[in-house]
Amino acid sequence: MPDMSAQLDIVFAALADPTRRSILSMLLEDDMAVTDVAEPFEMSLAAISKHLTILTRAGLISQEKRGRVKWCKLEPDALRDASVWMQGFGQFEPVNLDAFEKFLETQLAPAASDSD
Amino acid sequence: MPDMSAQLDIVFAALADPTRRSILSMLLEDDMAVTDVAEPFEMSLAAISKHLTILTRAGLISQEKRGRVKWCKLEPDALRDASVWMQGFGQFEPVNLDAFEKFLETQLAPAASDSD
DNA sequence: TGTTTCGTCAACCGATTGGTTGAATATGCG
DNA sequence: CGCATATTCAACCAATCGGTTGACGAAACA
Repeated sequence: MPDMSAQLDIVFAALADPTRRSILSMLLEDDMAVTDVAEPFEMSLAAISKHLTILTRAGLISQEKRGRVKWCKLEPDALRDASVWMQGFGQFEPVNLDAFEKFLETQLAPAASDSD
Repeated sequence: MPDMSAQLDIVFAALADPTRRSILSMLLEDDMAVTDVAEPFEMSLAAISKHLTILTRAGLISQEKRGRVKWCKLEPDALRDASVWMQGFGQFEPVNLDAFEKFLETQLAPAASDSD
């Protein structure tokens, strides 16, 4: 996966819209046809279709056409990448400071045998 | 918090830009003045100032003015909220540390080649 | 004091976004 | 076949985005 940054652009931009996040939530429960995805929203089917295209390009969902119905399926892999990226910032700093303090303690402590 | 959705809008939109993510990476290491944040980028100080405003409104950083210098500090809490939201899609297991570590290696190791 | 440094503001620009509508393209059905 | 259903396409729109430049205020310093 060479250009992670461009992928993160697309994934985060896809997530930065409440309609699209709502669609992802719906797809958590089950795969859905485009028309059924659109049903709860007060906007045109074409608008939902565009949202689904954006989610697909982000890799967050996949779409498979069976007959005249296009089924939408959640694809959590892209989400995992972004989540991992965010965990880096969510945990790095506090963990780091904490670990650093402990490190200093163990370094300065007399006869500190390492445990884990 | 019922209007967490609006906050997620702002946080994800803030993250959906490589310049802003790069700024967050820089602030991982230490707090920085606005001018120093801007220095590696090939764009105007005003542009960076706007990016910092967006990051601040997202709660991802905070800014404190001391003298005529405005210091920028990473605030990982907002990121953690968004990360928690994403784990709501955790049909998959929560972010495993293997992936996290591997990510940090690939992301932070070649930081020296982060020329611009 | 006058000047330099730090950072924002205001106005502007082109590109993108999120939505609309109406027409078009498939596919399934009686 | 003819018609309804499912979905996208194309054109358009207002609003927002990411950037620029120049002017500006506030703090430090000679």
